[in-house]
Amino acid sequence: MTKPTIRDVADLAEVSINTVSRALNGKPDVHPTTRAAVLEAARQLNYVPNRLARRLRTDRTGVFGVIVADISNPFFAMVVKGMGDAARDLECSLILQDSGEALERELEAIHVMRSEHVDSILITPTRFRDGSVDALRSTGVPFVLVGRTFGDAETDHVAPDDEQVGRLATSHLLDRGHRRIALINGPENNSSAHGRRSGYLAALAERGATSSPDLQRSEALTLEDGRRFALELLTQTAERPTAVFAFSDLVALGAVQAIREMGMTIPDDVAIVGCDDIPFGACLEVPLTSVRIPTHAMGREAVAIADRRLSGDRTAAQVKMPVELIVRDSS
Amino acid sequence: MTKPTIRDVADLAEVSINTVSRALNGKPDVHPTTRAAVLEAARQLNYVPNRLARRLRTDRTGVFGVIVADISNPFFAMVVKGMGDAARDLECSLILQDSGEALERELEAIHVMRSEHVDSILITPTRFRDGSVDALRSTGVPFVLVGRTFGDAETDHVAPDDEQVGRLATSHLLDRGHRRIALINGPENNSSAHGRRSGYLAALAERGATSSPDLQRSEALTLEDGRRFALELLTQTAERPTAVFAFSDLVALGAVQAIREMGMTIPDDVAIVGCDDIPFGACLEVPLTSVRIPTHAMGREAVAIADRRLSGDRTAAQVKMPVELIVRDSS
DNA sequence: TTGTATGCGTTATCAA
DNA sequence: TTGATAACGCATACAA
Repeated sequence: MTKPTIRDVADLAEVSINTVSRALNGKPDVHPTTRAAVLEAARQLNYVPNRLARRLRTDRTGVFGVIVADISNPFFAMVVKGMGDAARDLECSLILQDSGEALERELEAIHVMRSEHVDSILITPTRFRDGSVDALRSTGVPFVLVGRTFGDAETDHVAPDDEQVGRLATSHLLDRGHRRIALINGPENNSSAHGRRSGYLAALAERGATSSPDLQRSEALTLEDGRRFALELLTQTAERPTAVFAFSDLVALGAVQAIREMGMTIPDDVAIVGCDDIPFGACLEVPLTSVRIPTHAMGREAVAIADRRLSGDRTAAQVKMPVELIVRDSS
Repeated sequence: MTKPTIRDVADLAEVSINTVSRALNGKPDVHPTTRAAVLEAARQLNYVPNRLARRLRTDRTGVFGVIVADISNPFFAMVVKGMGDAARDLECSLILQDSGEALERELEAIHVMRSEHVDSILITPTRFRDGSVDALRSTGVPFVLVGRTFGDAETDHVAPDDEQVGRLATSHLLDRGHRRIALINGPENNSSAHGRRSGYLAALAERGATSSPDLQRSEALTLEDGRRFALELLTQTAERPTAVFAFSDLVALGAVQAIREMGMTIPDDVAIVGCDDIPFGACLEVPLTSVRIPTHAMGREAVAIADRRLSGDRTAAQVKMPVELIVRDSS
């Protein structure tokens, strides 16, 4: 019971394989009667075209290579979900690789994608600079950065409007009367961290407020990082911050733990704003104010950019996804 | 600057393509000198073998087709992460499809996997019975159920020890002195829900306690479901439950919200035990007691089962993953 | 409108 | 130990 090929269909329909191919792919110049006969034969045999063979012949493989920093992070998982939905609309497949935020694995993954002859690579690069740029370029495969950028004007990317993320969170805290607003930021080697700090500083400056190194931390990624930095910030002998803007909701959750451990209350003693708006943030005893990023739409957009590029569009696509402040009780 | 093929390597090394293939694939009967020359030529050209072409020739494609109910659910995301890690060890790729818990999309995904000629399908089926069984069987592609089973003795699967999940949670609550223990269970058409109810009932029976329809709800999947059912259970005029065992931590979070809304405290008024042990459960104001399921290992095991089957093992593999009660403050 | 023949880049068979 | 050559299943240029 070996799988039927195009030849089996041709034999049954008593036409050539060429005709079968043309009929099944909806090409013109096929007599309606013939087409019907082919379709019927294909149905009878339960024929499913072999995508592998098709790929070897055509230039487009119909596969997007997705390299994600950590699929167990709900943020990236939702991005991948968006990609999957968009890919399905295009009748394309997704090959997934998880780099675990490790450059070495990211490079391996790029190598695999090249070997897979994917049409395009969609990647959340682990490094801002000195990372996988060269490796990506040298593959010759078009690629789209997702959620993160390289900070240049050439590379296709789709990312949150990170400057606006920083502005929204900071302005909101200023509106609430806070003046000493701490920033627990992400890694320096992360474009989102850059953008958000810019927005944070800009918002402060516009309102005549200031920051200082005492009020800033970076390299925070995990819940534990958030907890540790928050403890540092809140036990400072100098003027303590009255509000914290965290790089992600995960980091914010760590800060919440720290605040609780110190016996302080939210938002009265310390207000807090996170980022990403993960569903769990709303379940906290003090529901978390957060900046929502349209992750699913961002995934879709990444595929759309890749598809446009594959359709011959030569202009660089750099898309900023709009973000939205969701005010809850923590601020 | 077209991509170099095996022929380019052969030309440069001044050998035949056959020799290149044998040298690169580590086959025997290749002179060390020749092999070195081939390797050097491949390196110089930055040659990367075309997996598509290889697939057309060989019986194994080196691709696992993963069909997951919802990648944005951290539970499944971690399973996929485990699969990815195991696949990488085997130098295999993963094609990912998200069924969104919809049978129709699951069937489409199966069709695609067949067209992709994946070596094996790893699937978290949306239905226990009357689902995609027939479609899966008729593909002729070996498959492994992950996290869920069909309840038969033939189909390969790896799933949590759900009976034990129910037992652990329920025994623990009995130990804490509870007698009226409610169950907010998952969908009837879900094997985990079946197993967990069995364990729940068995544990109660062994200790001379009982349940009743008033104490049980099913079909809960989301946080909102958990909240709704918990409100129902806790506003019952008859004897109110003093403890709740929830199908997942997500459902448990909803129950926590409901309990809070009713002005009750955890665990004094109502104790609660969830399942899955998602990281966020530990961040709640009252950290959540939960039954931990080794999701990452389960993903790895799924790939291992598939790989064994592909290596010719003919015996059905039905693996129960061990589970573990993590006691925190909510019980 | 349809059929024949070629090639995509590999692996594998067989002969040298 | 190596080389020539035939598949794998499909799409397509070209011939009919």
